[in-house]
Amino acid sequence: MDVKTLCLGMLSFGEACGYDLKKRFEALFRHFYSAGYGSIYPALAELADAGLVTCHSVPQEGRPERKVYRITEAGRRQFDEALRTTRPQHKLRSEFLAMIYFAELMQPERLDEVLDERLRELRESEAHIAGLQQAFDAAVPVGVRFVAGFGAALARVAAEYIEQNRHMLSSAGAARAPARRRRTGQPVDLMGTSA
Amino acid sequence: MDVKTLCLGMLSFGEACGYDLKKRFEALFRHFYSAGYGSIYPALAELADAGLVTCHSVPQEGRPERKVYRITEAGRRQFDEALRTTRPQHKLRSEFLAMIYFAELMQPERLDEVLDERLRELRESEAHIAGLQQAFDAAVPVGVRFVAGFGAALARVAAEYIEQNRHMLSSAGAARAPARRRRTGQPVDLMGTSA
DNA sequence: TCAGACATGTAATAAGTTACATGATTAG
DNA sequence: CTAATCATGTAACTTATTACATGTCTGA
Repeated sequence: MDVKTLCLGMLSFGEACGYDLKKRFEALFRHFYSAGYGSIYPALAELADAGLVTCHSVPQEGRPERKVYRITEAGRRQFDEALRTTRPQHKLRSEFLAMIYFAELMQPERLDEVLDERLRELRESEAHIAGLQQAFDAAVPVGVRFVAGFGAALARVAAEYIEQNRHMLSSAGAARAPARRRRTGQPVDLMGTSA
Repeated sequence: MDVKTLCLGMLSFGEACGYDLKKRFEALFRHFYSAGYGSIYPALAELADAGLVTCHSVPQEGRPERKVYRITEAGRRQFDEALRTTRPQHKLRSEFLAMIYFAELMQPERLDEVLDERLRELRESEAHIAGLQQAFDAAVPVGVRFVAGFGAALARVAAEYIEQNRHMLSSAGAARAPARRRRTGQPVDLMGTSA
C-alpha cells in the first residue's frame, strides 16, 4: 500500500483535493502512516493519468484554485483489487529503540532527554486520538474506529512501559555491566548462542 | 540512525563480519528495525573507507572467507557523537492498519485472513522475544533488556486489541454504516470538522 | 506586522529493497 | 538429493523526504 493506493482509498470516501488529503492523513493516519505533499501530489497526478480518478479545477476568490479529485469506477475496482491482494505489512522503524539499545553508552542526562521526548510524543498522540474519538459519530466507519483504538492502546502501553521500566536504564544497572565487559574484553553474547 | 550508524554501534559490542551483523539484527532488532545484506555490506565498506572500522580477512577451510570488522577509536567517538546528537525517531508504517481502516470495503473472509495473519505474526514476535529473554544472562546490557521488554509489551497489547475488538469489524457494524453513506451520498466527515 | 492557513507543484537527494551472481559444505 | 547455512558483494529499482518556488488572505 503506497501513497498512491492510499489516496485512492481516501477518495473512495469522497472527493478531495491534495491539500485536503494531506490534512486527513495528518489527522487520521499520523500514528501509523506518513505522507507529505511531495508524495501526494505526484500520486494524484499518476492516478489521474491512469484514469482511476478524475480531476476538475475549481477557481476560488482570494485563494489558489483547488484541483478536486474524484474516484472513478475503474478506480474503485483497482482499490478493491488492492484490498484483496496487497500483503498488509506492519513495519516499525524505531531509531528510538535502536538508541536505547545502546543506553549504557549514553550520558544519563541525554538518556532522560530522549525518554522524556518520546513520552511527550506518546502523550500527544494519545491526546490527539482521544480528540478524534470524541468527534466520532454513528456514521464513522468501523475501520476508522478500530485503527484509532489501536493507536490509542499502543501509545498508552508504550508510555506505561517507559515510565515503569526506565529506572533499569539509569546509573545503578548501567554502571556495572560495561565495567564487566571491559574487564573481560570479550564481546557480549547478545543472542545467547554461545551459552 | 541509519544502517551505517547501527553497524557501528553493533561493532562497539565486539567485532563481527557482515553476515554476523545481519543475524544479530535479525535476532535483536527484528521487531523495530530491519536491515538486509544490501544495506549492511555497503555500510561496512563505507565505514572502513572512513576509518571508523578496520577490516581483516580471515580465510576459512571449506567456507567463504570472513571479513571481520572491528571498531576504531575514531569509530567510537563517531558513534558517541551520533548518540548525543541524533534525533531518535520512531516511525510506524502500517499498511495493515491502513487496510483495516477500509475494513467495510473488504470481504469478511479477506478481513479475517488479514487479522489472523497479523495475529500470527504478533504471536511469533512474542515467542521470539520470550526466547531471547530466557537466554539473557547478567552481562546483557540494560538497553538490550529494555528494548526486548518494550517489544514484548507492544506485541502483547496489539494482539489483545485485535482479539478483543475484531468483532466490531464484522458484519453487524459493517453492514449498516456503508448503507447510510450510500443513501445520503455525502462524504463522511472523518475528522469531525464540519460538526 | 507576522505567522499560519490556503493551495499547487518540481527537482534533487537519500535510503533501503530486491534481484542477481557465485559456490562449497552439511544435515536431513 | 535437496534445502539450508555460510559468506560476499553489485546494480537496478522503488520510494519517500527535503528543499525550493509562489502568492493571497486572515487573525492575533
